[in-house]
Amino acid sequence: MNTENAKSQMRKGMLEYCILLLLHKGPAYASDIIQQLKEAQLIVVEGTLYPLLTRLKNDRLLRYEWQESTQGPPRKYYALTLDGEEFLRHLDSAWNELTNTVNILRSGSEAEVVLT
Amino acid sequence: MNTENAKSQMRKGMLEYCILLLLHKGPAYASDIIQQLKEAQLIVVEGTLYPLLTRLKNDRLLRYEWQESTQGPPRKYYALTLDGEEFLRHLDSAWNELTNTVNILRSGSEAEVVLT
DNA sequence: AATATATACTTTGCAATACAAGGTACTAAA
DNA sequence: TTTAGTACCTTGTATTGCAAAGTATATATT
Repeated sequence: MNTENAKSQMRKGMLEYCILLLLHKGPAYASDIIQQLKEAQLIVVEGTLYPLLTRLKNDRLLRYEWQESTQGPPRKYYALTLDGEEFLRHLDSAWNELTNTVNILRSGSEAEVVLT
Repeated sequence: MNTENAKSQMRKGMLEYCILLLLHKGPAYASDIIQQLKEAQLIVVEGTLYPLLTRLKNDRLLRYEWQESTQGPPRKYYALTLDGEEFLRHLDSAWNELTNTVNILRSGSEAEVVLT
């Protein structure tokens, strides 16, 4: 067991949340997203991102629009739908619960509810 | 896509960390662990826990000792090995990075490094 | 002794998903 | 026409959470 694998496992499921968080701030296309996640210290590759975006689109949490690029082929700009915004709020709750759980286990005693 | 599935995915990978955190405080056997995680608001079932404990043991992060019970069959008490303690510190870092990433994406701008 | 109940540990099969690796398509410059 | 750059997509694999069913041990009841 190596640390990289463990970190990768830890990111599972978080990715979806992070992408919705990111798109909550505004539309973006795949390379945008990868770049912005990298700046937030989350490394994602194309093979991970594209299927995930497609899945979220099929679930009606995201939609996209083609937009011309001044340089290169057109881009798919993804944005949250209303369902996506609502779903994001659920994930916010789930994240809060998870951090709360870890805090309980770390401290060994009391719960600290993090509100943001 | 339902919220339960998303939450389940989010917990993936975190489980390992939570179990190591829990065992860091002292040995426990499976039903113990399930109970303590439930108190920390993390629902885990046997079919998830047993294979995970076995894997962690095979990776030399955990060891166990049989102990008699006053009521029922003997129990496998699991505890962290030295490797397990070291690995836990790596997961602490990974967790800190992840919360940092989410905080960056949530706030939209600045990083807040959480030290515990 | 035989049966029932509670407790604890284990295994099998399935579904979800991160990732590596390779592929397709479009644009513009050499 | 070729090359380089950008963007999007697909296939195959490994990992792992979970439901469900199974095995084993100890104690109480009949």
